[in-house]
Amino acid sequence: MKTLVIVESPAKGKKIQGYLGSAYKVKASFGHIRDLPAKKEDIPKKYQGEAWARLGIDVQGGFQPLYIIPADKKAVIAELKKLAGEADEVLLATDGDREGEGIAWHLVRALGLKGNFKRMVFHEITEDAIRKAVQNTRPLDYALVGAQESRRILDRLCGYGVSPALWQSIGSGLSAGRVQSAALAALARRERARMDHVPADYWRVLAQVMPEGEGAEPFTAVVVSIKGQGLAGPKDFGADGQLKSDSPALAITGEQAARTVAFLKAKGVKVAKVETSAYSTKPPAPFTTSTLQQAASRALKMGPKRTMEVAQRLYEGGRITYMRTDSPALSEEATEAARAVAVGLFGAGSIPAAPRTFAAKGNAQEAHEAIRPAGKDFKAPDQTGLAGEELSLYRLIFTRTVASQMTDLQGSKTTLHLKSGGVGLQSSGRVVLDPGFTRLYNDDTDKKDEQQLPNVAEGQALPVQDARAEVKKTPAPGRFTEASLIKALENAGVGRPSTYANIIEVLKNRQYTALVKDQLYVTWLGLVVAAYLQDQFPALVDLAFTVKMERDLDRIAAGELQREAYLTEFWTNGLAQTIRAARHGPPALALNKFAGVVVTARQEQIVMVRDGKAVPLALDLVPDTLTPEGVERIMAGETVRPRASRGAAPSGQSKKRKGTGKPRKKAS
DNA sequence: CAGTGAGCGAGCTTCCGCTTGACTT
Repeated sequence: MKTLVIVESPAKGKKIQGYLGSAYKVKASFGHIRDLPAKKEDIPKKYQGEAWARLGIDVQGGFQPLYIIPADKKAVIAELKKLAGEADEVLLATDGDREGEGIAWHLVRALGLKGNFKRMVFHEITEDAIRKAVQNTRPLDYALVGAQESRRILDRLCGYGVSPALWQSIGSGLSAGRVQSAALAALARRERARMDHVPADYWRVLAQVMPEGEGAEPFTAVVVSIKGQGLAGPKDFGADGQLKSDSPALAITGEQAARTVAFLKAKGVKVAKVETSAYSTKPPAPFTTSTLQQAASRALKMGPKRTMEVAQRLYEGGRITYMRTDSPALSEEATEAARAVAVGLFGAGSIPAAPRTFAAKGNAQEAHEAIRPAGKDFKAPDQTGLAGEELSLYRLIFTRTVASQMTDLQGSKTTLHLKSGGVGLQSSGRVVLDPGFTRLYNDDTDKKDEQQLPNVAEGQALPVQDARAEVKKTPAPGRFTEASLIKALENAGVGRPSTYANIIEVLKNRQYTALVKDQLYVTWLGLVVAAYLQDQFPALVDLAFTVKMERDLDRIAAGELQREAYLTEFWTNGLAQTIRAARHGPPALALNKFAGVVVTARQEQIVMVRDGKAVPLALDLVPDTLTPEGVERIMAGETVRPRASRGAAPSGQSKKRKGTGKPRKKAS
């Protein structure tokens, strides 16, 4: 009789089957196989009358969860059950993280396994790692399973607990949750800051300085101080457009700037000091899911959702390793393969003597290695036969992986300090001496400081060929792109590799956010929801909420904290009471730039209110583009939309929101 | 008297995380 090995992904199963041979049968669970009921129709008849049925958790009965097998998993379970019955032993080879342990336990229960099972764990899919894992099985870790269940229960209590407060206060079908609400709050804070931003004018004075010598080229220097006082730049102004009261900087007028220009042209400059220092840049680590999404967004203009679809195809085609991972670590065979490619392309000097190793961040679960070309010999991109987006993404992964094992970039950075009477100027430049890994991979979009500076001596006087003053406006805080939001969430430990792309889709489906070009803006609805949650559930929208949850779950996994005690503290003594005490009614969003104007919700619509008159607002009107004239037109009943609106922006409001956007199931 | 339509009321919505196809837009 055979040994049945159960993994999560069928592509992974196929590979492992090849390593283990015919004495083993490797099958996939396709992820989680049991879950709390999502909708009323999923609740078994015998529980439908229970008061806790909607939550799917019997809170009074010790937070007992009600698990069902979702319809699309019934066939999988039936097959696994049959195979398990024929096998002598079952190896639960789901991922080596908290969710994987949970899936393993659910498999034990759903398949009715009785003692003839063991847990098999590996962190890379190489023949060596798999053979060792089969030899070194362990029992199921029930404390870790308890941590996974606690995570699942907490998320259900947050989501299904708080969402109804939104239905009653703002509109039906709206949603809140530990992850999506933290993400929405981060977006909304930025949007509010942009709406409140008052730009300030500041002057910059630039000089074209001519060095001595034949064929010398002028270089640019910028005025940084006058009479020892630094000139004010964007950082010195507050959101109100005024110079910050504690700023020591000098904000010059246009007149002063013009005088400085004339002064520099007449007097020239003197070299006060030359500073030169060596610098080096290390290659970035191999890709994790989050960094892949960021790089694909920058380099290929590919959104996170698309990136994951293409990566999935590369993975299924055996081109790359698993694409949902939080670890940048390379296996030994991958490290060797990367170094071999670098040597083949650029010679033995292109790699450091010792291989580089990369460690994951503290909160990572490291069930997989980094995203890299598959196998122990990396195929060059043009040898793969791939085309289009698949080729582009593969090339990105290939070059990043190989570059991670190459030498540092070495360069020299020079800063010239110039003086002209009381006027201080600076010019800086960088020179690359050895490009190192950047010969293969370069994602440094920072192009400033790249001018090459001439050799000048301290004390030398140089003529100013030309000088000019320019007035600039302090920029509003930048919006998030999809990739930068994911980066921010990952840094805060919110969300997982399998959900990053999905978080944004949820916020879009709820019409909380939408794209303008490649930037996420928050709709009026999103702002009202965020304001309500901030008022009534500040703990939920705090980015630190998940950090604390993770700490508590770790204690549960370590056996230091009991699941029921934790959930009682969190829910019974905490969130459940907050929900009961929450105000039911929408918040009134005051617009700082428009006195007397308030945005709020009435009868399932977002409205603008002034002097008691309420007018519906179009959701594709980008909040920070609102002008005083726009307010007048809206109040007069005109539909105000951005002129160039097209594509992804949600159009207007519909009284019935479509929920997830999926068609409702027809009654059979 | 049968068919239509306005108006009303009841019931439902919702989470996060792990996986792929099978479905429409």
